Amino acid sequence: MCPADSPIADHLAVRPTSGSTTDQLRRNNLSKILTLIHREGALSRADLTRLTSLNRSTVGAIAAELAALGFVDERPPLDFRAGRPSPVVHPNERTVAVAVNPEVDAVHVGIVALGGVVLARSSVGIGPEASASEVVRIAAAEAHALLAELPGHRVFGAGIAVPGQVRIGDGQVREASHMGWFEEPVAAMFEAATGFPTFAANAAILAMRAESVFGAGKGVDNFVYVIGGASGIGGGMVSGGKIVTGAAGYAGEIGHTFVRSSGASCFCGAHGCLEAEVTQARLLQLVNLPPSQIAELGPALAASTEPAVRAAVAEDVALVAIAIRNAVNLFNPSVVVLAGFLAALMEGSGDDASAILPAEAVLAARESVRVERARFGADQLLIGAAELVFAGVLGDPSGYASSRA
Amino acid sequence: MCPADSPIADHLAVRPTSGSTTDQLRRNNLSKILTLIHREGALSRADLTRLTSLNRSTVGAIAAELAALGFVDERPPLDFRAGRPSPVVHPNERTVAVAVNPEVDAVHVGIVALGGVVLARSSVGIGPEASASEVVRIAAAEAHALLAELPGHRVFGAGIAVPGQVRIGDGQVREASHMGWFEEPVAAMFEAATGFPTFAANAAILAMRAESVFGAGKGVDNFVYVIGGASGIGGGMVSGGKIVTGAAGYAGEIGHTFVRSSGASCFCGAHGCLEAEVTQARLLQLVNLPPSQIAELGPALAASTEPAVRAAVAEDVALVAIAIRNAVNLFNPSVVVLAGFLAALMEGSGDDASAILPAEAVLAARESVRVERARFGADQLLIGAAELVFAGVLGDPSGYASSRA
DNA sequence: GTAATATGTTTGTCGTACCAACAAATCATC
DNA sequence: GATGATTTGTTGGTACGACAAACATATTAC
Repeated sequence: MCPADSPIADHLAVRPTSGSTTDQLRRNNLSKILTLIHREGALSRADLTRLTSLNRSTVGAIAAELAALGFVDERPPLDFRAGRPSPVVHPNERTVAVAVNPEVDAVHVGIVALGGVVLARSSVGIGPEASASEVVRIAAAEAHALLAELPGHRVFGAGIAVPGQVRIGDGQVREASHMGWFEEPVAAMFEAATGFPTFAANAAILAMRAESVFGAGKGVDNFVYVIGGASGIGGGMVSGGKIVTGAAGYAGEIGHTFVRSSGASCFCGAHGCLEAEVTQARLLQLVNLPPSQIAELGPALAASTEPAVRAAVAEDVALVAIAIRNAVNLFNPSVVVLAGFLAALMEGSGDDASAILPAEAVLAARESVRVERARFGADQLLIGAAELVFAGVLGDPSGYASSRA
Repeated sequence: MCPADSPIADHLAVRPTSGSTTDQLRRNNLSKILTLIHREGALSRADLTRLTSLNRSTVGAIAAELAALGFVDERPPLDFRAGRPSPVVHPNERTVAVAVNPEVDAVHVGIVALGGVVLARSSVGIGPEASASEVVRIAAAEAHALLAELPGHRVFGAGIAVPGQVRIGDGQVREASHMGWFEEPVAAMFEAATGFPTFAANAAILAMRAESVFGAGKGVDNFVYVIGGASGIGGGMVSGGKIVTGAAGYAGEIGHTFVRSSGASCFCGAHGCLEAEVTQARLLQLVNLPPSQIAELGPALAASTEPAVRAAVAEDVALVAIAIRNAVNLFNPSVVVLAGFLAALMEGSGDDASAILPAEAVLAARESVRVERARFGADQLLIGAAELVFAGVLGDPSGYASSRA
């Protein structure tokens, strides 16, 4: 019993995960069905009935409501079979989110529709020391330019993929050293510039998100993702079907896993971090490729027979294997996906890296894990950033306010 | 659209996390309220109304149903204040689970009531090479003996905390090297011996569970737990309020984190594992304590001024710090709890170990993490094991069949 | 004692999903 | 082409859960 006037601890309050009132029940079912459509693409009403095990009539009513809300379009089926044809429910392509991804040399902006389709994209080069407010201004202008080409599309918000640590909740960039940003309220700035509700998160986690919803991690409930880029190594995890964000959104820093005693000192202040030991720049240099030809890294490493290259690749693989071993021991994932230059490293290792990488994990966890390369290419960050926006829409379709482009 | 006859992938099927039908809605609310009572202890109906933000009448109806099902008892309040007195809803103490914890030298058995109260416990010594079936037989006999003293109690199942890797789902012990067990279907064996629905899990994860539900991790949504024992170092995590089990239940093996290049070789096959570098036996030896006096380890380490002891403690703390750094970087927890001999090590370190341990994590994750000692002592495993059973009861109170002791 | 307050209880209403019966649109067969 | 089988959308009725409002009740404060 708490005294009547004592504030009741927040953590005690039951989260509204599941509907308690009948009205939340409906919201839940709207959410379920729209989420299925978003992730799986077009599904017939009959499919939805099977997948949700809701009643035919309920699915019909919900599909009608979603169509009325403008989130889906019902169209006659293209392929027929026995029985009355079931209308196919398509994600509405005019339901869009703005996705922004600032990088060291350019800002990438995209318009992503429900279903994860990138409708438009563009990149604007920026100087090496561009301020956050400058980048926000450029991105906002670019977003408006792209949206001007897409009349009648409803923008539900914006998502920003930041190469650095971002506080969940308010989208404050705590630190993005490669951008030279510290404590920049980037989400709030973009929201002020555009009026779109804006969310921001770490780029690696968003890349993971794209891969988890639409790519190699689709349908995988326990999933570890590691991505290597010019600015270091990041990652993200899914546990029990839920994205691991951590208390404030900083989870997934697998690049700072300890992998070598008396290793190099890392800018984070520690020693022996994976990303201080294994870098994209060194691998590129090894095969004499400029940064722009990053796509060639995998084949080049694989093709090289120089002993120095082979030894360096083997050493890097061993270091990455330590980080993977730790992650597999800690998470027991069923799939580990490598992206970016780590995927290239995997390709460049002559041996079967997918077997080597988890080889030192404990037996039980290792025997059922699959190590794969990422399926997504360039659009992963835009799609992941848009997911930040769609998560809100999918979670409560009927209650979501919209702004029209 | 999937062809009508094609099997629809399991992972597509929407999980029944939230009620879709009105009847699941009621189950959800029953579950919510019973879970609150279980975790927080007795709460008045008025408190429940505030905590769940359900309607007064609804809470009354649900409390009445739970009372009718025998899961709670409503009693008049002991302390009064203005207004009509609100009945206090207590967890029913005759709703119990059997908890079993086999260790190298003894089997511990307990009877745990709803609310996490250990009503009875006992330990039976076993030989060094006791087989799984032998241990199960002893535990089953002991459970029946304990239950005979508790007439009228309803047993809802049994939970087994195994010092080793246990497959979630069927409770198969994959490997418990210190017990000498490999591929033993311990849960199934105990279920066959007693008739109680039986679940098994890794002991460290269950210790974490107890600490998470009732101890230092109560109400913490992002939580890392590390426990050191005679047989090594284990752990468990909570992410976003959910226990991290991994794909098959093997998550949490933080004892096999890489902490030293060219370190000792571990029985797991890898090198440089934390639990191969930092052991309870060595610390005990350092201060000349027999294993039985493990409770004295912390004070003894703290009291010792011998340089060798101080150096060894500092070295061990540094190694543990590496594992904690990795975990904090990966999870961004708000609390890290150390238990067992690691808590003693923390106590024995003269310096402020709670500051040293996460010191090398990345700034954003480190600044908001709290490192604490475990609050629970001996009963943690029994309580954690019982949680395996109560999880089912709490999840669906009305639908749960019971067997009477 | 009386008022104020907080909370349990009762009754009626509303919303949601289900079920069953019917209608519609296709395929398979002749 | 007609007919039957099959599958699925549609409609109307029902059940049930939660809510709101009015009322009842038990305490504190004065």
